Amino acid sequence: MTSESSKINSAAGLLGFAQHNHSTCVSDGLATAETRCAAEGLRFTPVRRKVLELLLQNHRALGAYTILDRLREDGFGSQPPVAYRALDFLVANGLAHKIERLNAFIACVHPSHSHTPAFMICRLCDTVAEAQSSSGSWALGDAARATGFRIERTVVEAEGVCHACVDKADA
Amino acid sequence: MTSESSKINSAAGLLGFAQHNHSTCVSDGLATAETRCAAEGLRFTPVRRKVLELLLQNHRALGAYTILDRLREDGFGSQPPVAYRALDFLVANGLAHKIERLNAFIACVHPSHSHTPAFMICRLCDTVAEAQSSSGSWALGDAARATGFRIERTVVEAEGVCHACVDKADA
DNA sequence: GGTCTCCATGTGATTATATAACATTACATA
DNA sequence: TATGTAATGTTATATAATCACATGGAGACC
Repeated sequence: MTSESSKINSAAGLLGFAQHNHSTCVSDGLATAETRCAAEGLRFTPVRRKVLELLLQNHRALGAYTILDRLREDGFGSQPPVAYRALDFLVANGLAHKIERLNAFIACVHPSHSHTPAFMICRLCDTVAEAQSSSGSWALGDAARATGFRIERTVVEAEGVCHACVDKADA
Repeated sequence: MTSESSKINSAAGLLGFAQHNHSTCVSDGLATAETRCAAEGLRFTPVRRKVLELLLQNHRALGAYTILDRLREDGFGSQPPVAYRALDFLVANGLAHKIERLNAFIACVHPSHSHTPAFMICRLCDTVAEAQSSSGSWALGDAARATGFRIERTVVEAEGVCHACVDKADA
């Protein structure tokens, strides 16, 4: 599946749904993470690196237990906390995001700057694309201001059908 | 806990975080649902009614197993599918919403018209307030348009601290 | 009224997701 | 090298959700 999905991605040239050359996504992502962690005194350990690598390999969300299976194959610990702790680290430091709708995880596509992420999830090909979402721009910002609610974190996820799958959807 | 939380709500007079008289929330909600179901030929059965009643009793999200416990006490079936089927019905027909961040459910506060819901979740008092969110108004709408993504459903949830809990948060 | 069909409910078993608790190891540094 | 702290490993368990199949009940139709 890994080789198949990377083939799809490199053939289609999509970052999420946007055109891009996927061949450097993994190496670039790992390099950026390495730099960030070094700069901030975070320990980018082998498990954490491996998990981020798995997430970067395709623009889909992976469940914790899928990740755990891959870790086991690579000789890491095989119990749930191994995967969850690495994922917690990546999410806490903005290197990955949790897709609440799917109870699954995805690598962040621009981990360099802090941001309020938003996602589009294609229910047919399972691709997840990350978009920038200026928090406060949408209706919830108004409601929050009106009621004095202090927003600390937002979950913005759209589920639907991506451009490439529209034909399938209507067939 | 039911009596305690309803006390809190009626004392504070908050709909979610907005001022309101909570005393009629349950009866009004049930009446509206009854009308809607009759009009659309849906069967508003005892289990479904009971689950909606439980959700209406406070402006918090309830987990499926919490609901299941209450159903058991009331002599309904006590296996997970009993709760999940009723919840599926309510969600499918716009009478309740799932809060993805919490894996929990809440009654819809304006089930009469179709809408794109958005929520504010207070991490201290667990109150969940529903706001209207004009879909397409925020950044994701632009990104979707730009990439040809067809949005079918959205998840918009903000987590933070409500006005009433700000003092606690900073203490 | 009979009976057929569809939908809803009940139940047991299983799968999927996530965390608690505690022992052990690796790392930094005093 | 001693010591504190963070990371990892492992067992067990909690929480969330679904599958599969049997039973029951309301309406449609004759």
